[in-house]
Amino acid sequence: MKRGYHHGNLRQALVEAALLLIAEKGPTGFTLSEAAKAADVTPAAVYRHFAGREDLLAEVARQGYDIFAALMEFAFNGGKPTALAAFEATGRAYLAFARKYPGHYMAMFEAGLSLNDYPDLALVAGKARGVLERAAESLSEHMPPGKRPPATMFSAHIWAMSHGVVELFMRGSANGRAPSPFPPEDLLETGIGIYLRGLGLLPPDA
Amino acid sequence: MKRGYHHGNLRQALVEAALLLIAEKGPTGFTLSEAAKAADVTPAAVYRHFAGREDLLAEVARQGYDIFAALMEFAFNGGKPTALAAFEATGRAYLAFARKYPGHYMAMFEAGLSLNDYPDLALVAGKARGVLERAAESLSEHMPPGKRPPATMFSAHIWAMSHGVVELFMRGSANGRAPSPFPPEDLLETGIGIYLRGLGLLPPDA
DNA sequence: TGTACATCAGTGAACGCGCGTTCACTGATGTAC
DNA sequence: TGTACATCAGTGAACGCGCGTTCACTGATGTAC
Repeated sequence: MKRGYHHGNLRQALVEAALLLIAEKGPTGFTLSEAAKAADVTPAAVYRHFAGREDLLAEVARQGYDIFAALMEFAFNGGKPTALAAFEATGRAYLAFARKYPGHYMAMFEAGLSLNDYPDLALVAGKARGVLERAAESLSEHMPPGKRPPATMFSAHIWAMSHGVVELFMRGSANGRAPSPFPPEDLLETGIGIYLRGLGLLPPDA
Repeated sequence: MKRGYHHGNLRQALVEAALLLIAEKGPTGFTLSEAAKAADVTPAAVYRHFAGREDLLAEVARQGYDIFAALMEFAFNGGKPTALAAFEATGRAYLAFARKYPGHYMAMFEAGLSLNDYPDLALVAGKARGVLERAAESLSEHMPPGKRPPATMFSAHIWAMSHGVVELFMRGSANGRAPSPFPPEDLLETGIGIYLRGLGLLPPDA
């Protein structure tokens, strides 16, 4: 692959190089210099496009939240065909995202980026969270009004379980960890199923 | 604090220095040199007690698993007074451990240590997991035998949710993240409650 | 179409830094007699 | 109790390395006339 003095689209090339590196060694293992080398460019060239190492990392996370929000939105599909089916599809999409976009996922949730320092990141992260909460909200309308938990709590539970499954049972087997006794996808599906039954959204013994 | 040429208990002093550093900057931010300095000792001195940086990190994790297993065991209390109460106490103990021993927790679950490289670590990690599974097992005996999920799956669900709550909602507010809308302790308690209701272990509308 | 010039993306060398690790050493401690 | 000696925990200097970042520069591109 030949290129002249000018790269053409260095900015995005750097983001993609960073993605591979992050997926491979985690967000803290990723270095600006390696990303530059992977994009076939001097480390100094990076500074034409980003304020520095962390700023590049933040851009990766930002793009991740965009994809994430779009994917969740698509999976939820406005609550069709049923609120329940849509909700379960959203859960599956969460895991699919973590599996398919590990670099993005790690930059988003494991890099420890301060949302205060990156307002646009905070914005798009909030948007992604909003998608999850709207899905929870729409499902919670099917519960008896008296005893439904707040939708934000509901969605926090599901999010926590999803994230836990990713970190402990999906990421785990990739490293030298003990492999999960169950496929992460099954684990999350059954877990969400039991949880929804606890909310009266599924028949007690289906 | 005065000391002579010999430290006395450098090994454990290094572990404790590492704990503070890990809690502060995460497992990857921790450096052998800083730990040595915090213990008031030359970096080279560390090599009298550990094979290197990662070996020190592994010892931190090892001690963490010991404390963790003991704490869980204590909280479960052999399933007294009831299997249910004991199980819920175990859940609370999980979060209490993460809060009280953040350095240990991070070394155990966020350092990405390969269990293949540290057999004794794998051993004690397995022991800790065993405690969780026994707690799940004993509670699952109260379910109708036909439709109870395997105890390992059951415990994986609870573990995932607990870990997710720690990572997303406890750790989060410490950093520049959006603070949790609910206290992590409440979040986990309600989450586990709903889950257990889904298993028929709690009355449908209590 | 051709030329002068502005723009700006990338270069390459240099910086200071802290890292993990090694090595020959030295000083304190403990044991043998 | 006193002395010679072995043990070994910690020192201090040195290493090579890769990091993020800066700076004056240069070469390619695009625009004005």
